[in-house]
Amino acid sequence: MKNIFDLAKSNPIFKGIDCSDFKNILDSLQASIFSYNKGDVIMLAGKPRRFGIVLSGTVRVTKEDIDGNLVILADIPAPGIFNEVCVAAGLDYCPHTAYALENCEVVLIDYGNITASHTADSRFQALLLENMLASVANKAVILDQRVEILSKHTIRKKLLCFLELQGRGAKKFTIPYNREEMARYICVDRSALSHELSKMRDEGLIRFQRNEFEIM
Amino acid sequence: MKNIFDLAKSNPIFKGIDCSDFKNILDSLQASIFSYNKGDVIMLAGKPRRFGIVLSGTVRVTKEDIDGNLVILADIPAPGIFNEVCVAAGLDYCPHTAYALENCEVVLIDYGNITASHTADSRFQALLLENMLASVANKAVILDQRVEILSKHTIRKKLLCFLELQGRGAKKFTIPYNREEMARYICVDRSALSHELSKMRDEGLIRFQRNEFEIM
DNA sequence: CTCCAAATGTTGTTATTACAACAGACTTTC
DNA sequence: GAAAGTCTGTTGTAATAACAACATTTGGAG
Repeated sequence: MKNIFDLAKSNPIFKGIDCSDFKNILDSLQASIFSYNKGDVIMLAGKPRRFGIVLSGTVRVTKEDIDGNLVILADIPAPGIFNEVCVAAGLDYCPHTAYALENCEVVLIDYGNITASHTADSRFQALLLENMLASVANKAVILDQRVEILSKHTIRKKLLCFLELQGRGAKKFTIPYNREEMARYICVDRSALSHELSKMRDEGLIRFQRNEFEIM
Repeated sequence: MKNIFDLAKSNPIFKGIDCSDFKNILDSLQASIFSYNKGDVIMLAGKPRRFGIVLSGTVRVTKEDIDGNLVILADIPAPGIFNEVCVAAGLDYCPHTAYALENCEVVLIDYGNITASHTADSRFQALLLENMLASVANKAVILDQRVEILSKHTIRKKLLCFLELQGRGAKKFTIPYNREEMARYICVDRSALSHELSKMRDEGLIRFQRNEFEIM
């Protein structure tokens, strides 16, 4: 088992921060490390105050959508962070719930403690904020790409857009989703997606075998 | 005509910063104020280095989508900022173009100059980062809401979700879009949207008159 | 190897949407 | 206040997707 410091060091939120400073930082942020068993609730819907840093295991974030369905928003394996968008946006209410998908260790940090008005150790304040900013900005970019996909009116156009983005310029690439997950990501019916993929193959637009795709 | 300092003060990126410090900050960030005439290009697609602060006028951000269509991403009137997501995410390439929709004054700041590794005046560094973080996080929240709308499979569900979010809990509210813009936002055909709205009214789900809506 | 379960592909039917074309209402301008 | 232009609503048709039900393939486990 790796120790806490090694686990934390690999987290993007601590990028650029020295291992030896880690303990000071946690102290100055009044942050503690929590252990959760599979299924334990880590955060409930409400006014967001803290964000979480996943040291080990996986955290699942869900929410109830407008129709009352429980939607899985994300699975955050270590090293990852969650709830940082909601606290940074200063939302009054965040409908998300986070719980341990498997046993995990998590650092919870009060956002107020890394904020400019906070007077504690400021040596790392800017660094932490910068890392958080990078993380949030990346999420915004991903969301923006998804909006671009979803804005297309046909499954074919959604697929072409999705595959372009997945391939990142390359003509051959492997995607990290099965058909079911892919369909949910681009918000279309799974069988309709399979059907469209087949048609596109027949028309010579793409080739594929399971998760390996090639754009012609 | 308001002076530059008043214009800047109202910008969310400078929230919490005193008027009297503004000049120091601009110096320390090596930032200058640029004036553009209507139609002038402010930023081209490429590796993003700088983000913009709109002091007066309006900046339009566009991009070419995957099919080659020119898409209007946003109109940013003063006091607003643009390109901050791309620089903060550290993208290698950003396909956005920004130009002056009307005559405008803009501060352009090199993101590297407010970054933790930058050694200049750090009194305001954390404050600027925090404000940027709030701005980017807000954009992420907006994008997330749009994904939720677009993930629905029928126009009716898209509309109900859109109206819920627009109303923010209130039963009666006014929306800032006409039908055309509304249709583009939720990515459906305008006439189909009008049609669906009428059906929903006939079924007693909603009432509306132009931009004033009421959820029953 | 055989059986099983999961993933993927196929087909047909029904529901929904895009698109086009037009009608009516509302605004603006002269 | 008439005319022009814009915005919104209506209708019909063709295209597309959802859904359901089933077939086939794949990858393991015994």
